[in-house]
Amino acid sequence: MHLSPAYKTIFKNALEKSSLKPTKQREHIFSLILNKKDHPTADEIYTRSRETMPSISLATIYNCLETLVESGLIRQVNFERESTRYCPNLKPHAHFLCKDTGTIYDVDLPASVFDTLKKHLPKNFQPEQIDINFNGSIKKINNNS
Amino acid sequence: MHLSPAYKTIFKNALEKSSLKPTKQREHIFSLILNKKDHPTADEIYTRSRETMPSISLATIYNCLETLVESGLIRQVNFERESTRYCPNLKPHAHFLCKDTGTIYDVDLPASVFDTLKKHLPKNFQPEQIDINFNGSIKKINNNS
DNA sequence: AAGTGTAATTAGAATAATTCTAAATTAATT
DNA sequence: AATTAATTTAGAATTATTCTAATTACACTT
Ligand SMILES: [Mn+2]
Ligand SMILES: [Mn+2]
Ligand SMILES: [Zn+2]
Ligand SMILES: [Zn+2]
Repeated sequence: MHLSPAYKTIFKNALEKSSLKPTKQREHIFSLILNKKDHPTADEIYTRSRETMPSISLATIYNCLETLVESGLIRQVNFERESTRYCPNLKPHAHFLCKDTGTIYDVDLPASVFDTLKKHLPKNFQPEQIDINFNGSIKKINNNS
Repeated sequence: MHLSPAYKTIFKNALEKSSLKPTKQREHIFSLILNKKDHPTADEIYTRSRETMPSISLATIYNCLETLVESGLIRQVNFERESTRYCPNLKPHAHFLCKDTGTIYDVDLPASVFDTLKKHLPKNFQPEQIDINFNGSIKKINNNS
């Protein structure tokens, strides 16, 4: 579980831009999220982290996740009041929660969709973030010819 | 604090469609949310409710809000991990949270925007709900001539 | 190398929104 | 009136997250 040289540079630069240190724990958590591209909760990340870094604490998980979000390396995803989930996909995209399985899917969206949305805001509203969350079910595809 | 005859009918019909009873408490909470068109939390609704119905309990607030949401009379609004807020506006719209004041604004959107969003989903994804949340600041309009 | 200062990590306690439980109340039905 | 089912209620329980205070790690100076 470790970062490619390319991501290591991205990681260090993002943190140093905010004068934060690229610590072992921060890198460990970042690499875990990057390498398994789902949308884990803090607690899932805690469990996965301890497999290879048994001494890490839950408080550190929360601290590091906050740091990674603030540095722009990962995104938070919230559905209703469920635990916050974390997402390494930095391209513009929406999220779809399947209410049958609980799985969250990335839905890629062209930048134009976000631009259109912004056009509907009053001129003095200045959005910093736009979250688009779908909620529904996924129909099984019929595979019989 | 009470419902117009038109809304009283809507209220009764929506509940009876799910074989739920149009109780005093449910009507009280619904009218509070309808008459002050902001986005109150359960706790704010609790405080407002007790002004005219001092014996209502917080558990009832939560129970009634859940019932009203399930009946389609109000919507839930969630930003990050903040307390859930409730919205009486049933037209298609998005929400904008001003991070300076904490105020949530309704942003009306034409149905076409939601249709466009749906077009970007894989064909077997069947959305039941779409939440669009903006997060940012609101620039003061310069009123000097 | 030892000492200093600051940031990060850690364990565990605290918080707070929400949900749960079980009893009491209400309202409809026989 | 008695029976039943739904709703309300008070208070306890839950749980994700935040907070606190102590420890550790590490860069920089002496
Ligand atoms: Mn994402
Ligand atoms: Mn709304
Ligand atoms: Zn994602
Ligand atoms: Zn609204």
